Amino acid sequence: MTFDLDTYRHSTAHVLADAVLRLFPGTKLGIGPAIENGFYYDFEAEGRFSEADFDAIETKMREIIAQDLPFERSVLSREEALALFRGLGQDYKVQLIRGLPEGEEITVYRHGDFVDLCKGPHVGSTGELGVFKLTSVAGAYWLGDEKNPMLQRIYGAAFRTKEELEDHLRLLAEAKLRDHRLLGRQLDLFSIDERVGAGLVYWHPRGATLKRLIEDFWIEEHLRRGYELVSTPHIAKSALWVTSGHYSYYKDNMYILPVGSEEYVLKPMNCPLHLQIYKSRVRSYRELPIRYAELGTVYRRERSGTLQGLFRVRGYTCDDAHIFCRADQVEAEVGSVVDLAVFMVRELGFNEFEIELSLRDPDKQEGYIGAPEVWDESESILRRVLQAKDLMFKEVLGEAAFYGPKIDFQLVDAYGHKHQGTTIQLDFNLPERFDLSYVSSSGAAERPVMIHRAILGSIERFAGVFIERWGGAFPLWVSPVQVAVLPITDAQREYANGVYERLLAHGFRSVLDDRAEKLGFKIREHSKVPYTLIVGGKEVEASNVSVRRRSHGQIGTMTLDEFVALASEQVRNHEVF
RNA sequence: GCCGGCGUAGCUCAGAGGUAGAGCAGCUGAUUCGUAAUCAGCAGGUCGUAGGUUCAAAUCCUAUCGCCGGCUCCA
Repeated sequence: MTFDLDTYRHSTAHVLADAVLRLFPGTKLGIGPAIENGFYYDFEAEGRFSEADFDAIETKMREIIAQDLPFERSVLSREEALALFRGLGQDYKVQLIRGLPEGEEITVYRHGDFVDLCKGPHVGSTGELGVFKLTSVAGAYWLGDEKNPMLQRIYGAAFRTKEELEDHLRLLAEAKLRDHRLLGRQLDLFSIDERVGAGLVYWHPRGATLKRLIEDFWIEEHLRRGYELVSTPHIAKSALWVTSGHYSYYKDNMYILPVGSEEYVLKPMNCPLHLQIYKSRVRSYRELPIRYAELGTVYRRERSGTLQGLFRVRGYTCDDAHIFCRADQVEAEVGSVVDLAVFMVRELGFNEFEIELSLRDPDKQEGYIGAPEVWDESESILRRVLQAKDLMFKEVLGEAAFYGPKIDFQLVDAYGHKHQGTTIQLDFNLPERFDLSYVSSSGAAERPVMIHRAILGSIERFAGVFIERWGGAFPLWVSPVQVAVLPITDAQREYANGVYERLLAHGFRSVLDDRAEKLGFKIREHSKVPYTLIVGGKEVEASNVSVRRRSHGQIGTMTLDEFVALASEQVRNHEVF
């Protein structure tokens, strides 16, 4: 069925291209595929398209649809195809044809006067189309390469029915309300201010609490699984980065600090510093695996156009660990990292995530460090681990780092965009560069295997996805504010304050809202807080509290001790509601 | 970094050559209220920044910084 919908979307893209050509003759066509929720088409035109043109383009598209023009497929020889598109002045299509492998069948699809190089398939005729809406224009490099010219891409949404299209548009509008940038301000979690530096996050008390809670959970789980916490400086002399190799290929992204006649670097990653600890003395095979973990803050000078809320920043906390082990330990180590990742990510509310196994590009062996046999073995170890755990995963060729293959987990934000969380990378490069060794049972020096891994990726990025996942209504155990105490009138202030102080003493993150506002108003203001305890005359009289649970409303009155017992149990169990 | 759009009060936005406006938030006062918005008043802006055009610029031009959507890159 998705095949049909993709066909429908792709055909709509053809109609878009036709409409643009009719309105703006001389426009050159790039490519126009179906994508999730719709389609796009890339153009090179004299003028600039803007959303102001959408009305005219959509109207033209509807005309073409009303004409009910049949889609006709024909097979052309390479020469015929080249002649056809050269004649039409469609240079990009000519380029595409040249790039097609010899012997591949070349097909074009026509409807009316419009013709496009296309594998197809398409719907029968334009009359079958109609439920679509142009959504945005954006620049996009020809063939996705930034060395190529930038084309103008028009995006559209298309669905089988009007209702589905409207649902989609409504979902997008609702996603805006879950946007972590908006919630970050509304809930007073964090801020980013250009005046003190774009991409640098200021965590406000509640956001810092959220971050700390995630980090506490992280530390607890790591200690439980045999990791050791280390702590390393934020800066190190350039020499370290020359050794690691980052200085030559990553320099543009590093903050470099001249200090007197020397040069320091603000660390863009933690690995070389962890290596430094490993190298501080001779290591025995008996010590391995060594697992150094650190919530290390790193700084990277990201290109300006790439910054995005908490998702892409210039300073962030990497929930890093480096595992040094023997070759025969790799499989077990990777296995435990995957277990840890699955556990933590699920516990934090992500039951759905996509796993990618990134392998080398078999056609470009020379771009990679390490012997092909080692790569083969490593890639199959990673694959085996995922298979053994019955996890669904996708293999992507050419996505491996030059220094080793990796496993990545993708989390999804409010808009359906994917963000990398967990990454587990084998590294054949740094152990060589730093000449790492351990003494084997026979007394010989052996090279250890190094595994880089981050479970949440970056605490900042993860917090962003996390905020959107919960829409700001966090589970009790990670909620920056767990309980709000609301006296109904000033007469209950003292009692309410007592309740508040006892909650704090029990370790509950609480607030007391004793403003002279109406109860309904205060309830509304604390609507994202898991529990609100309401105290009026009746509660003071009975020495209890009226408990309101988020999204459940009033759940009854009870003594504070009973509430504390109830909520403590839920915190312990990481209960979600 | 590239393409397009946008920067006006803390926030959301109006104002489109003639000298700055609303709602919410804030502050003050009144209200003392029973489960998702009480009322009134006050205060708040070198219109992102720097140049330029003009008698006059938030408004036009240039540059720059930032934000938003994409592309590329990426934790």
